[in-house]
Amino acid sequence: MELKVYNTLTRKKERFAPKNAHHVRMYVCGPTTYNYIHLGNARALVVFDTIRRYLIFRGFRVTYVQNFTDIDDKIINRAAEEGDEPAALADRYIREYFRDADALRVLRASVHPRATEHIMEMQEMVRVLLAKQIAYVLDGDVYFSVRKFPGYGKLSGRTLEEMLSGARVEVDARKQDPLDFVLWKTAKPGEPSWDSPWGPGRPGWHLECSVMSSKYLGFGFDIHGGGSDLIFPHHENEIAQAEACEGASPFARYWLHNGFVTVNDEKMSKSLGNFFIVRSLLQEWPPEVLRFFLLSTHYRSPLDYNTEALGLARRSYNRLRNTLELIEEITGGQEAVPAGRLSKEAGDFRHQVLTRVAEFEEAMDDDFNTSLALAALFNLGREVNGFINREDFAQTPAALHILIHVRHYFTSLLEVLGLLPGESRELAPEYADQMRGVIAGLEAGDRNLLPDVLPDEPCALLDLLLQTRQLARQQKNYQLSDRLRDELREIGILLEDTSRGVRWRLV
RNA sequence: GGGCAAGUGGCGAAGUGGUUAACGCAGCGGACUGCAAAUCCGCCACUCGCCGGUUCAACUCCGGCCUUGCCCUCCA
Repeated sequence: MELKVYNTLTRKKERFAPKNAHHVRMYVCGPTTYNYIHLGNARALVVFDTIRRYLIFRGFRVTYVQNFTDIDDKIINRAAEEGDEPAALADRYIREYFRDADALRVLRASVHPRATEHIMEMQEMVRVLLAKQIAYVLDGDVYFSVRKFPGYGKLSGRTLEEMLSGARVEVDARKQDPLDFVLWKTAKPGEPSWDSPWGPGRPGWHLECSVMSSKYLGFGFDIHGGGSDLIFPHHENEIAQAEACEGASPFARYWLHNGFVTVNDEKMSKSLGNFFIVRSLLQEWPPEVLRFFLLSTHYRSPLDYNTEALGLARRSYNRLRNTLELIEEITGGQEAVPAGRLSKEAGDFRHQVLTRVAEFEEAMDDDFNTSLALAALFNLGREVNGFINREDFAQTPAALHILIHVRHYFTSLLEVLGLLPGESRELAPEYADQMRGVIAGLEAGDRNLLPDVLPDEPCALLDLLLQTRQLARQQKNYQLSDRLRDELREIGILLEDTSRGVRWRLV
């Protein structure tokens, strides 16, 4: 089986072959740190994190670089508004970035380089481009001359003429060509600046990615990713600078771009003001649900955000989580159990599972088709549910042996998508108060079934309630048992009676 | 104006030149259950924006049209 990826550069799906057969080097454009990240930023993070996880799953070593743009106009402006130093503001939002990204189970990059830590290297690239006469100086600014780079437009698939005809930019008459872009920008009074041969200033906004990607991954690395709004001009300009400077091509071999999150079918963006901050979404939705939502559509397609869509994602994701909990309930923490003889059913089951695992890989191999991969997971889940819930299911060594293997498969595939639930079997202390409220509301006769002194610990309290309810059921006191179930449900604890006893989960 | 995508059941969303158009949610019927929940089984698009064309055969290829989104300016 071969992995295929859609390359923006060729506008085709191509067989993925990293330069080094076992080692993938990838770079993803990270955020400008002047604000909390929003769901659109999160999509790019989660998509490329998932791609990275899958590459690792497939046996590649992956070096993953993601930058922070920690100096730029927006940071300077925002800092001025808040009366803060630009560097301090950027630092703060980098810390906030990690809180959100960690919560979303986005693995930390191998390197998280910052623009301000690479000023020297950027100046060096400007020097080379000037020496090659591909760039020119204009009143302390340095511009890249797009006419001097023949490949300009190859990523966005447009010629210079096409770009000009639709230009909405007001033209700076001093530039040699309207599309020339800035490499080094003179500082205005009061702005942060670095000394340079062209006067105090700061780097142009495309330079950092050209420089830092090559520095950490080497020129000609494998994957460059980002949102599709970066194709032009950001990535186009990265290519122009890097390739003109190096005098070689390609700068990056595969260009991957994710589609947008829209709101009411309109792009979610900071400038439109219709964005949803990850920090607030996380207060309402578990991170797995947000990830499920982001991965339920192919990464290149648009994804429309609305509350119903997240509700759908939660209900869908719960199905996978239920299966995972079921299988963990049966296998406990047990590791390999001797096989024994396989029944026909067990053999068929194992075969089905392996088929579903193969389907998952096939889906991911086809340009990371996560929606198809999720379908494979749902089918795998159905096999598991069916096997365990068979009337004649018995926890024989053979069955356990298979289920332990299946647990391994199921969890590793969920892990590829970052969808393993966090350890949340802990009950927050608030639940204890709410349960006390439930107990206080009982009829006096029912209340007497419980001890006068109640435990403080929420889990112990819940156990007590479950025992009481079990007793009530044995005595066919369904009025009490149903009441307890309903009231626990009200406070967010869902009870399910199974043949193996009662099971609870948080909703 | 130029460039690029996309239009699939009540909703979300895959997919293919030719047997029954995945998967999930919702809904309906059945099994299980004291009742639920979870789970399982079954049903749920004669049809894939519209009109032409190519083909023995198109939802899938081509052309036109309509609609929507994105890029051409900072934005994941």
